[in-house]
Amino acid sequence: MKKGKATIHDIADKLNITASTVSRALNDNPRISESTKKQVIKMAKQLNYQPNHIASALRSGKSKLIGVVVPTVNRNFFSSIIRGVEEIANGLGYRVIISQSYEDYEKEVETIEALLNARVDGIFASIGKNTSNFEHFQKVLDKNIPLILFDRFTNELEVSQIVIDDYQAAYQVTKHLITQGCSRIVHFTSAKKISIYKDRLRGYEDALRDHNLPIDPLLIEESNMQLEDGRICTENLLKKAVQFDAIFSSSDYAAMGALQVLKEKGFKIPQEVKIAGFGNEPFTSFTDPPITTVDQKAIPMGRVTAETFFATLNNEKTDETQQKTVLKPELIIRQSTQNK
Amino acid sequence: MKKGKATIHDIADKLNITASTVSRALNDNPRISESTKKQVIKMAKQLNYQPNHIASALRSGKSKLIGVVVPTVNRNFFSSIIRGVEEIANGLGYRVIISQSYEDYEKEVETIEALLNARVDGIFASIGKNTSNFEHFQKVLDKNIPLILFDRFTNELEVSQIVIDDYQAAYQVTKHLITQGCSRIVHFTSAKKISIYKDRLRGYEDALRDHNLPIDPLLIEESNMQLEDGRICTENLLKKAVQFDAIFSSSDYAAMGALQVLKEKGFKIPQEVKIAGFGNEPFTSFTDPPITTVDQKAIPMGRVTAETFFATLNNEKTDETQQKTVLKPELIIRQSTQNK
DNA sequence: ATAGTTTATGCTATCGTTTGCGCAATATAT
DNA sequence: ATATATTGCGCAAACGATAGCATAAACTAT
Repeated sequence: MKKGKATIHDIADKLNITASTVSRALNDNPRISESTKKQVIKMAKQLNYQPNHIASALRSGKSKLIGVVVPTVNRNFFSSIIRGVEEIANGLGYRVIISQSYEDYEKEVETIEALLNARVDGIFASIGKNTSNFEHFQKVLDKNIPLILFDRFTNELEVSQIVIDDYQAAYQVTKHLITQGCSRIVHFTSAKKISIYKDRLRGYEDALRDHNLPIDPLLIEESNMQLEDGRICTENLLKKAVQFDAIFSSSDYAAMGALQVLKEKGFKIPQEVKIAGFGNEPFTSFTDPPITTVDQKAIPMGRVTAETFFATLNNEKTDETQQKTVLKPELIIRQSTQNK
Repeated sequence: MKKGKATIHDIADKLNITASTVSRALNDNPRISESTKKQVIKMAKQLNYQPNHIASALRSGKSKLIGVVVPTVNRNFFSSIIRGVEEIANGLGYRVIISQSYEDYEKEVETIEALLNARVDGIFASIGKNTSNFEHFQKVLDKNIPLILFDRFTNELEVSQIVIDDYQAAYQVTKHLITQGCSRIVHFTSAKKISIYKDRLRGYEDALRDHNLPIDPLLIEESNMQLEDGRICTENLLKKAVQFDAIFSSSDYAAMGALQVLKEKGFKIPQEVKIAGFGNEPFTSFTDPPITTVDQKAIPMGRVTAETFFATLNNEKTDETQQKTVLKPELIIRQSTQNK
């Protein structure tokens, strides 16, 4: 009758039972007989009943909503993480609310606030580059709602984290370059104190050390790691006539910038200079030559993040167990670093 | 006291007023005095009050949630649309729930159902490739919740649509190639009856016709338009010894496949064969040579979709006005089609 | 000064589910 | 046969916010 407005009460009335029974039947409560369940389900269909998650959420205190905070959704790494989260969450009846912080502290705070208002059951976040105050995240924890950090994290919060082994990945890339005969390896890093970049720098340095190669400050370039930054850094190196036979960039974009500049200047890649990036951005396989890089396992990272959440949901006891999951990144060797 | 559990009642009690007044004060209702509003706001802060959107949604019937359905979130075009939607929606206090259909009809149906359960105030969707039955979307309309289609649409539903002018874009690309001296232009299209591909094909054909060039069926290749398909189609052309001096692919990926094969076979691009794609995927600017393509205005498309939604929200009267917005795509000319 | 407005707030029902407690009826144990 | 469990369901109170209607006080108009 009334446009798709059937409630459990309507079902109850038709069947001469109460709403409680209908509710329990619909939730497959063992205290309801099979025959009643059958009838309820049948009548629900007949009346075109649509469960109201909002009402359910209010009463039960569980919204079945998960908030995911990323700097931006239109970057492959983050959208792939979201995909991973969705794969797990949707299967368990949870929906995902996306929020972008745009690397902006204010926005990040607002976004967390909005998610809290929406009464999400959990928040997964990757911290913005400019965030150094974590009160908004602490607030989430104070309200006892699970917070899980992925990729970009901080040790100032007692939460579970899902990251990849940046150190190991950088070590491997550097070692690979050394194996290919390089000894003057440039490293592009970020000025920020973000741990992922620090870890990669350490991996780079340790690999050099372990292979008895000097760590030359002249070979380490700091920037924002965008494509243009990669170009500028490379030009600087050339201008300063720094000798180098490889570039290991902590970002695929900066690696691309380097590749462009070097090709423009007539350098043969990989014969004269080898180039490796980080992130396995989709474009790296389409460049000429394709760029060696590190896959950050975005989809698995999203999956694991969600799985970690659901695991703690069940083990209510151990909700204090903050655990750190370190995923193994994958070195993807392409032509930009291979001797023919 | 009780962990972040303050409600408007708690605020009301402390101030010796009623919850209604608090609710109105918080919503800036003009019937509440400024002094009371001030007190309420102050007390809300003091008690660390957190609005409960769920309760509000139940009572008011407005969840302030928007459901966005895309085939997959980890493709630049779609994630950029989501970004555009978010930009507008968040500013107006709405949150966005993402759902992926994975180009799977069943998933698409499920996803719509879940969004309906979540009581979203509106649904924005791009139809899956394999969807030919639209009952699930019709159900949304029957429940009187606004549905807006973007990019991939159907005329079987009476809804507002946001698309780009695929015909015009294809016409321009083809004309550009002709201007560059090409006369044997290959077109890669999709076998599906999806309108965007049909429109692009029409644009291609009309441009040829308008320039007195023949439409040669041998030059039209149908496939799924992935990179591998582009490779195969190109190899087919070469195998069949079809003469051509340009390829206009309805997909950047297939264009990339063509570029790879042609380069491998020793063709000079753009001197011997010019290549143009469609979509402005990020990688197209990084290939060698960079590929001419069409920007589909993803972010604006997302913004307009959201704006269309909010516009109809306000003009309750005209909620029957289904409107079709056609965005103007942008031809991005790069080296792959330019004579030196 | 009396009636009519306006202003600021209170009362109370309601949105649709869930859930603890209670109770009858049937089943099981002694 | 009596006491105890178990099964199946109803009652009614939430969950937290909103909104229509009512009302008291203060103000304006005649």
